[in-house]
Amino acid sequence: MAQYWLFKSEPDVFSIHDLQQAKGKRTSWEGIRNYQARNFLRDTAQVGDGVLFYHSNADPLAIVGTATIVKPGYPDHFAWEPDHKYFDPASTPDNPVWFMVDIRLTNIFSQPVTRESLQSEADCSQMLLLKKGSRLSIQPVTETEWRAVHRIAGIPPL
DNA sequence: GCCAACGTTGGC
DNA sequence: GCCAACGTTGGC
Repeated sequence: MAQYWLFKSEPDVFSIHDLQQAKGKRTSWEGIRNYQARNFLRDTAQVGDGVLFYHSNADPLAIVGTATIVKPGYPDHFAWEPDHKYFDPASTPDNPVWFMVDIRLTNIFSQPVTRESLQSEADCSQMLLLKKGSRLSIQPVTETEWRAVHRIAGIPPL
């Protein structure tokens, strides 16, 4: 059964428009350096899972579209490159610490689903995203929340 | 730019 | 194994 996720990204670093312009509208999701998020990517995320693409540290703060997981968890090889910003000497090819997935753009919402609109949506009241101090950049989302976001966006859920 | 909430680090 | 110090995230 498909699961649903929310991925945070700072649009100044990588926006949904960057994803749209990427080859095959597809990208690897490297640089996750939090163990809880790592575990989701390594152990739980499956090909075909839905991803809500959220712009953090942005104006507006919003879910701006959706993507699909097209490659399940595999070692984040950027951690092995000494000159890379995601280098981590604790991770080696023999014993990788960090993992990533690949995603492909599904669609860009014509109307972004703002954080403000999520805050006034009863079905989204439990979203981790809306909890104060929540910094987890890979979050599980319930089917109810997935549907509610699509309802606000005015498009049918996949 | 501020700062609360976290996660990590490292001395003990 | 505790916990203070520190660095980061990210909304406001």
